[in-house]
Amino acid sequence: MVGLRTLQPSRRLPFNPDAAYGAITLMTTPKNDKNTRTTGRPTLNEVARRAGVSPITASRALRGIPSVAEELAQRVREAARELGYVVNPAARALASARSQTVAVVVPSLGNQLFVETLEAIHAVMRPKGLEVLIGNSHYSRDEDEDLIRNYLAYQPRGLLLTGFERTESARRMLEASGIPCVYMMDLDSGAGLHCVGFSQLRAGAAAAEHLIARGRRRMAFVGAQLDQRTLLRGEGFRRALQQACLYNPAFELLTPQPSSVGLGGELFGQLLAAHPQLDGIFFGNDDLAHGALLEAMRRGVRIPEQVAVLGFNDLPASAFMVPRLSSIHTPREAIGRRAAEMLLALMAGQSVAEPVQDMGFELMVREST
Amino acid sequence: MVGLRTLQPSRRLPFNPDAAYGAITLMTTPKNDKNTRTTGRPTLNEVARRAGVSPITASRALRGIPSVAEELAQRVREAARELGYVVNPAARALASARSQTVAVVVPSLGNQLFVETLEAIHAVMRPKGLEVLIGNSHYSRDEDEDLIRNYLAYQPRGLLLTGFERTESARRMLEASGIPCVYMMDLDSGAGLHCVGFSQLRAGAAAAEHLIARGRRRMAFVGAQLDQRTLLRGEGFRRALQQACLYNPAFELLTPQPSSVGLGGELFGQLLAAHPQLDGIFFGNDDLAHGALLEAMRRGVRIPEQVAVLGFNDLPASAFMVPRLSSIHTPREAIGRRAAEMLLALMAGQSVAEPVQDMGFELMVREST
DNA sequence: CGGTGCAGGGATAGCGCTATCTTTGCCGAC
DNA sequence: GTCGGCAAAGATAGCGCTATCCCTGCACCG
Repeated sequence: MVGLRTLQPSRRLPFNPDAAYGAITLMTTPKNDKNTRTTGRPTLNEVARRAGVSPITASRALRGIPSVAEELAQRVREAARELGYVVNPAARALASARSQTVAVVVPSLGNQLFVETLEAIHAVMRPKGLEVLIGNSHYSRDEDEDLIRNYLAYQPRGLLLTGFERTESARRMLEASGIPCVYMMDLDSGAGLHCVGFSQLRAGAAAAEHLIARGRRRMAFVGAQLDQRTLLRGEGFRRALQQACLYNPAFELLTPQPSSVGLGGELFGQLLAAHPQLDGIFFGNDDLAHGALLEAMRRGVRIPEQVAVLGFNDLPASAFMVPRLSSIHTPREAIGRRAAEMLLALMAGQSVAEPVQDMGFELMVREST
Repeated sequence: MVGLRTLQPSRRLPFNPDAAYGAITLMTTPKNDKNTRTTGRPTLNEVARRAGVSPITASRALRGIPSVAEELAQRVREAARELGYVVNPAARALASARSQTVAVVVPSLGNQLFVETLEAIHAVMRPKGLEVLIGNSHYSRDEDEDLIRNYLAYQPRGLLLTGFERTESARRMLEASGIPCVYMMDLDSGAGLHCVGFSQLRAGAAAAEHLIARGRRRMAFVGAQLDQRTLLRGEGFRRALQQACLYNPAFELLTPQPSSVGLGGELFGQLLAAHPQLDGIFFGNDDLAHGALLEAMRRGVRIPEQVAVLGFNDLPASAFMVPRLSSIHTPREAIGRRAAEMLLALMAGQSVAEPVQDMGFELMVREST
C-alpha cells in the first residue's frame, strides 16, 4: 500500500515495493510466521519496503552514501523514523566485518585522571557515531591482556591503550590484528608506536628541580601502585637528585598498594618517623599528597615550612587543599582528545605525521611548596 | 587430514570432515579466494573441520551444551585452542538474537560512588562470561535516553540503570524491548520495578535526626547537581526538620552545578556569610563536605563546635579529613552486587521473590558532628 | 547515430554463527 | 521381533545487514 511513487517521475520501470519485497518474500518463506527468532524490531527490509526502495538502497541512504539521490534518501530516512528503525549492530558488523566501535583500556576508574581522559575520548568519538567500549585493567597485565583479547573479538575499528606495560602475548595479538592502536599517557618507551602523552621521566625530574629551587635538600619520593608510569616519575626524580648530588636512596618509599588518601597519610607518617630531617616530598599521585597534607595538619607538621609537599596530576581537589597543593598538572583531556583524533586518522587509513605527540605537563606552584 | 576418528569406536557412518566441510565447500564456492571480506581469524567451521565434527557440534561443544559427548567436546576445545579460535560475537548475536552483554548506565564516573558500583557489577558479571557496557549519562535525561536507545540496539541480555529519572520515551523503549532491567540506588518511586538501593528519603531524614540529636537547631541542606536522589535526600531532611519544628526554608542552598570539592567550599562560604547563626550543615554529597571542611579550616571556622558538618556517601577520603567527616555510608558495592545478581535471575527467566531490595545505609559518626 | 561513460539504482551472495528440524542407531518393552 | 523413545549427532535455513557485481537509461562524443 505504501510507496506508490507519485513524487518522482521515474525514468525507469517503476519499482513495485510490495511485489518485490512484500508479497513475494512472504510467499517464498512460508515458515515466516512460526519463526520466532526475530527480535520484533523493524528491519532494514521493512524500512526499504515502506520507502519503496530496495534494501541496499535503504542501507546506503541511512549510511549517508552519496550515490543515492537526495529525494530517495529523504524518503528512506523518513520511513526509518516512522518505524523507529535502529540498525542492528551485530548484523552490520557481521556483514561488513567491522564494527562501529572503539575500545579503550585504562588501568583504573578510581583515579579521576582516567575518567577525564575517557570523557575527552568520548567527546571526540561520539559525534562520529563510534561506540566507546571501556575496559578497566586494574593495573593488571593479565587483565589488560584479557580485555584486549576480548575486545579484538569485537573487531573494533581502533584501540586506545594506556601505557606500554603489556604482556608479550597481548603485544602479539595487537600486532596480528592489524587494528590501529594509539597509546596514551607515556612516551618514554613508545618507539615506533603511535602515542600521545608526556615524558613521565621528565615530569619526575621537573618535580625534583622545583623542590631544589625551593631550597630543599633532603627530598623523598613516595609512590604507590608501582605501575610503570609511577616508576618512571620516580626514576626521573631520582636522576635529577643524583645530578644535584642530593640523592639518598633511603628517602624513597614505594608500595604496590593502590594509591589513596588514607594510604598517603599513612606513608607520610612512616616517612617522617623514619626520617625527621626530610624537607621535601614528591608524591607520585595527588591523592597520596592529599592524605599527607591532612595527616600533617593532624600532627601539627607545618607545610611547607618544615616539609614541602608536591603532588602529581593536579586533581581537581588539589587547589582547595590546606595548604593548597602544588602539583604537576597533566593534560589528560588534551591527551584523550588528541589520542582519539590520532586514532581517527589511523582508522581512516591516513598516516600520521607526528606519531609521537608530547603534550607536556605544567608545574602548578601553590602553597604546599 | 585431521580427525580420523580412531579414538572413538563409532556406532555410525564415519563422518568425513574433509569431504564434508573441506573440499566440497571450497568447490561450491569458487569465489572464495577473491573474497577478502573475511577477517582472517579462524572460524567455527575451521575448528569443526580440525576436530572432525560438524560445525553445529563444534558450536555446541564450545558453548558447553551437554548433548555433546565429552570426548568430542574435548577434541573440539582442543582444536579451538590450537587455532586460537575466539567466537565472533557479532555472528553469535545475529544468529541467536541475543548478545552476551549487559549494559549499565550511571550518571557520572567522576563520583567514586558509581565507580565502586560498577566494580561490583563487573565482579558478578565477568565470571558469567557477560560483557558489561558502561554508559555515562552525565546526569542528563537526554543522554540517558540516547544511551538506552543505543544499548537496546545491541540486544543486551539485561540492563542496569541508575534511579528512575528518565524520559517518557526511554521508559517506553525499555518496556517495549522486554529486556530485563534492574534499577539501582533508589527505592522511593520504584513501585512495580525491580530495584536495589535504599530510601534516599529516609537517609535524608536520618541526617536531620543525627544533627538534632547532636543538639543542633539551625540546620541547612546543601545540594548540588540536583538529580532526583539529591533532591529526595533534601526532602527527607526537610520533612524531619519540619516534624521537629526546626525547618527554615532560608537554610537551603541548591545549585545545579556538578558537585565538587571546590564548589563545596564556595557554597559553605556563601551559606555562612548569609546565615552566620547556622550550627549544622548536611551536604548532599561528600565532596561538597570535603570542600566545606577545607574552607572552614582556611577561615578558622571551628568544626564541629561552631558548625557541625555531615556528608553523604562516605567516600573513601572522608575518614581522613580534618576533622574526620561524619557521613552517611551508602552500600554501593552491595547494591551493585545485588542488582547484578537480581538481573542474572531475571535474565534466567526466574521470578524474583523480593523485587525491591532495601540495602539500607549507615550513619558514620566521626569528628565533624 | 552507434559507442561509451557514468550515475543511480538493484540482484545476488554471503558474513559466522545458532535454532530447529531430521536422522541415525540403540535400548528396552510389549 | 517390532516399535516407541531417547540420545547424539548432522542438515538446513536463516539472523539482518552490506560488499560486490550488474543493469539500465541518459548524456555526451566524434
